[in-house]
This record gives sequence, structure tokens and C-alpha cells, in this order.
Amino acid sequence: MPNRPTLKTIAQMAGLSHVAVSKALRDAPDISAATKERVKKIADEIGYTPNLVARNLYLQRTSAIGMVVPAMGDNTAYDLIFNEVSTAAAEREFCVMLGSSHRSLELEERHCRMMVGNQVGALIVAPCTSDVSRIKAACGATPVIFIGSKTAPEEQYAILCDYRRSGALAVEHLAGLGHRDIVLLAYGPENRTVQLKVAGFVQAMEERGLIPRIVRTGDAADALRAGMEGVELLLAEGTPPTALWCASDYMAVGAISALKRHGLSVPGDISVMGHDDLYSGHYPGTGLTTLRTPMAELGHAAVELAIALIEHGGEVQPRQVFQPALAVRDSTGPAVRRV
Amino acid sequence: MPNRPTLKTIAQMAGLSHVAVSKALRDAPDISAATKERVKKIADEIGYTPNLVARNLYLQRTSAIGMVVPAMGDNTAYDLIFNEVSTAAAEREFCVMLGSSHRSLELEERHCRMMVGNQVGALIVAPCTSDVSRIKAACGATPVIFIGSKTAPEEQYAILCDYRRSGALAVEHLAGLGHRDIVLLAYGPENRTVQLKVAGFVQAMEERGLIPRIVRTGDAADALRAGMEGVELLLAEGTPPTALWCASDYMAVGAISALKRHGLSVPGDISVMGHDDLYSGHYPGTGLTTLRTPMAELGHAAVELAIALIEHGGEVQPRQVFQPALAVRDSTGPAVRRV
DNA sequence: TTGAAAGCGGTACCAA
DNA sequence: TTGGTACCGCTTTCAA
Repeated sequence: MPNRPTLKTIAQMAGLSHVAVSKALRDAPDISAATKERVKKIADEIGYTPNLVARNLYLQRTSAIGMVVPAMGDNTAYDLIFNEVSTAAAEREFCVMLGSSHRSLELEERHCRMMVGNQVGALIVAPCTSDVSRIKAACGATPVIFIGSKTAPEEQYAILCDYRRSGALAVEHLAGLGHRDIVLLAYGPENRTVQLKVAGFVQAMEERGLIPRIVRTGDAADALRAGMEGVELLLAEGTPPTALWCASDYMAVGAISALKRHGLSVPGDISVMGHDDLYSGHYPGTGLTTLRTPMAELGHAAVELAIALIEHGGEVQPRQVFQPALAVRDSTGPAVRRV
Repeated sequence: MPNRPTLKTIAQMAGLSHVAVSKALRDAPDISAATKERVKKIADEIGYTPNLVARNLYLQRTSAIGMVVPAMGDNTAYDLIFNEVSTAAAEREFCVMLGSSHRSLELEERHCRMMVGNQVGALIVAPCTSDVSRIKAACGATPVIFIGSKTAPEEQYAILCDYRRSGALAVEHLAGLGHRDIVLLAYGPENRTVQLKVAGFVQAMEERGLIPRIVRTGDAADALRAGMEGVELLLAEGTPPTALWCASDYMAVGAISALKRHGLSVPGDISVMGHDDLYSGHYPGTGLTTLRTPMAELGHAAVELAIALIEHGGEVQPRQVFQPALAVRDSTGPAVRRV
């Protein structure tokens, strides 16, 4: 570290004690205006910045929160969430330590440990797996706020999305367009969000007297391929639905691509919906109808909760659930009657 | 902050001084094996973790580096760079403070100030604009490593890409396929990378006795639209080239979409190349031929430089330039002779 | 109005 | 082998 000027540096230059300097810089009432002027001028000239680490050490405070995610970008939404986390934290004078675990449990744990050692006041974690016992152990007394698809609803602090409602909204939209034969294309079952989407989908279909069909293929790690495989499966079976709801946008993109390869048009022949709204406007002509999860709001809420925990400890609202919203674009349309 | 156990806590429980405990935990040679055992057991039981902040304060060290970017995701590559920065730093026991400025100069400066106050040993900054004087002022004595498209080559510490070479590689590839009429589609001129790409492109074309054509439209903020506009312009002029090199992948995606709308096939009628390789494999059927910039290597190098600066101060290699690599996919093909 | 002393959680040095 | 003392940079309390 470079030798930055300290209170002592200024004190020597001004012929004062470091205490007087500290007070002067913070506009304490018991320092004369003249001294304050002089001290501030020197501080300015030598480019003094207070050492927040030392201040926090004495005051038993912290000005950092941690965040650990499986990966930034790479078809996750953590980049979007982070952008908001970063600004919300900055507004409150907090820095954010971010760690990307590359979906490795070891690295995830290590990031948590390092951040706790570096005195973050709270951690926002999007865990790699649903078993978060290692994370909790690594964080000890530092509170952990869970976000993301692996989070169990019973975690003490959590920011969640209502994926059951996603199912309801998807069915509502598609059924409203006259679709009766709707398939939910999902990937591997370990994911909690998928379970919830399935549950919501099934319930909404049954409420309308429709038969819920679910096709599970591939896994989250390669959702694009999973989407393509799902379509191949349906077409091979010879019973394609009139509408397809995919568990993620990326999957929907794969599904659409497979459909087109088979000469089917979207939404002419088959309507397709996605989930997450990660690519709104990213790709021309895609215009995917999807369910938007409010990533920015989610990030903001996580920071608010983190800072509340740091500042008032107990009295906080420990969990918050956000609702998805329907974003209608060009990949869904009226059901066509097949003869 | 939660009341975490300290050396003193253990000392009281073990009936020792906090100094002895500190030594025992660090396996100092002058503590008896029995005491070490006892101390470590207690530490384990109460979940003691050393306060790195206090340790660093005394040792005049730091275990954090800062990174400030205009945005994560959003068609930038900073998410990819960060993933590598995060792991490279973790390997060396460093945490990374990350700030997203949302392309605001105020926020950018603020992030820098906060991180410097929080004692990061060095900052990796992808600046919003080429005028980095405010950043440097905010960082004071803390070294700043610049990365990203706005970085001037004369900055003291910088990790760069050789975008001139991009131009050479693009022309080499396209000319090799028989193209003689090649257009470079670029956006607003303030961007340094664009200037370099243009320079490399012009030189490579002229070396082959070809006439470099450059079309500038739109700006980086909406590269997709810029790509579409560029194509419209070319088609309106009635002199479309046989190959198109776009200054960014996102622009290429826009260009391809516009071409298809006009009934032109890629690469059948026109070959299209991009730059950056942000979307390799993201979208099916896109298969964009592009120039890969080695984001992971770049992030790794930035961290190595940061830690070298923190540890040995002066004696470091202050700059490093990475080379782009050609990634041939499906959007380029042999030139077709027009009659 | 100013500053001396104490303490935050650690580590280095030296005396017991 | 152990522990006292001093110190990192800062703030609070209290005495001068």
C-alpha cells in the first residue's frame, strides 16, 4: 500500500495534535473556525482521505457488504442484480465485495470466508446448490441474505420471486389466446424455481380444466440445448402442442430455433413463452413473450435488508417476495385450430 | 456488525494473554504444543475468525483490490473480465470490491473514492470516458490500472487489446475468402478502439491494393440499431459490399438482422464479421465469425499487475497488450461474383 | 479551545 | 515458554 497521509501527517504540518485535526476535519463544535480553515486547507493540499478501515475498527462498524454469485453474465441475471446492488449500496456509502464462484462449492465457501474475515457486515449470496450449510458455517455470525433460484423459502433472510405465480401468469396469457394444449418445457428437477413453476402451471391448467403436459430434458447448465431437445422430443412424439412455455428465456431461444429448423413458424404454428426477460431487446426479431422478474428491485431490496441488518440488527423484515410480470411480445399469438 | 469473538475472548477463556493466543493460532515456535492445542480447540468451538482488517491495519497491508466498470452485462464484456478477476484475486487471498457506475461520472468517481477510503491496494478501472483526470484525482496515491475501450495507451498502468491487429485479421480473413469490396461498419468516432480498428483496417486494405470503405452510424450506446442503420444506408446507396466487418458483435447482429429483412442471405450474399466474441454459442444459428478478445487473460493480467503493485511497488511491467484471435464460424464465406 | 489517554483487534519486539 | 508494551489510524471521553 502506498504511504497515504494520515491525521498525524497533518498534525505535524499544522503544529497540532492528531486529535485536534480529526475534530477539525469533522467540524467539531469545539475547534476554532481559524484552525478548521487551516487544517482543511492542508488536508486538501496533501490529498488526505480518512482511513475508513481504522475508523470502522474503532467504531465497531463496517462500510462493506459482500455478494457471492455462481457467475457473472453467462446467461444468469446476476449482472443485472449486481448493477442495482452496487448503486443502492453506494447511495448508503457502502462498498460491495463481489465474488464469483464459477459454480464451485469450494470457491463459494472461500469467498464467504474471506469476506467475513474482511469484516463485511452482511452477505448476499446466490448459492450454487440448495444445500447452504457450508455457506452458513463459513459465515458464522455474519448474516446471510439468500437470493436466486436455489434458495429455500425457509432461509432466515431471503429475497425471492414468486415462481408459482409465473405458472399462473403463463397459463393465463396462453389460455387467453385460446390455447388449450400447452406444454411446459423444463430442465432437470433439482432446481427449486422449476418445481414452483411446475406447481403453478399444473394448478392453473387444472383450474381451467386443461391437461398440463410437462416435458423435462437436459439441465440448466445448457438450457439452449435443453430447449432444442425438448422440441425434438415433442415433434418426434407427433403430438406438438399449440403453445410452449419454457422455464427460461434461453431455453425458449433454443426451442424457437429448433421449431424453425423444422419449418414451423412462431407464433404462427406454435406460440412460445420464456421466463426471466434477460434478453429483452438484445436480439432483433426475437421479440420473446416472457415473464419479467424484477432484478433491479430484487437487488435493491437485498441491499436494504443487508444495511438494515447491519444497522438495527434484529428488527427487520427478513423476507421479501417479488412478483413476475407478463411481457407480451411477438412469440405468442392466437391458437390455431388443427384439423 | 455482529459481536464476533476476538483474541481477547479466547484469551479469557484459556486464561492466557491475547498475545499468547495470537501466537498459538499462528503456530509460533515459542508456544508449547499443549497450549496450542488448547487454544485452537477453543477457537474452533467458538468459531473464531481473525479480523483481517485489524491485522492489515497493523501490518500496513491490504487484502482488497477495487474494480470500477461502467456496467456489468448489458452487452459489455466486463462480466467476463470480472469472473476471472474474482478467481485470480481469490487465489492470492484478495477480495475484490466492485462498483458499477451506470456510465455516470459522478458515480464512477464516488466508487473510486469510497474504495480508496476503504484501503484497496490498487484499482482496476474501465473508465466511462477517455478523460480520466477525475478518476486519478479521486484515487490519489492508490495506483490505478486502466482497462477497456476508453483507455489511452499512455496511461501509466494499463491492460490493452491490440485493435489495430483486429483490423488486420479481419481483412486477412475476408480477403482470403476472395472479398475485395469490404466495408467497415463503425459507430461514433470518440471511441479509441474504433479509431484503432479503422486504422488497422485501412492499412490492411491498402496493403492489398483494396479500397477501404468505412460507414459510421449511430453510437456505442445502441450498437444494435447502429448495425441496422448501417446496412440500410449501404443498401439505399445501392452499392452493397460483398463483406461487412462490424466494430462489435452486437452491431453485427443488428446488421445481419437488417440484411435478412431485405432478403439477403448471410453469408450467401454478404459475409459479416463482428468483434469481441461476446455471444459465442449464446444464440443458435447466429454462428458469428468474429474476433475474440481474450477477456479472461485480460482480467488475470490486471489482477497480477494490481498485486505486483501492492507487493513490490515500483518494479512491475506497467502495461500489457493482448492480441485478438480470429474465430471463424458461419457468417462468412467465399465472395460471390456479382454480374 | 485544545490535547492526553484509552481503546478497536490485531502483530512485533523484548523482557521476564 | 510466556506476556507486557507499543503501535497501526482513528474517535470518544475527559481533563487542562
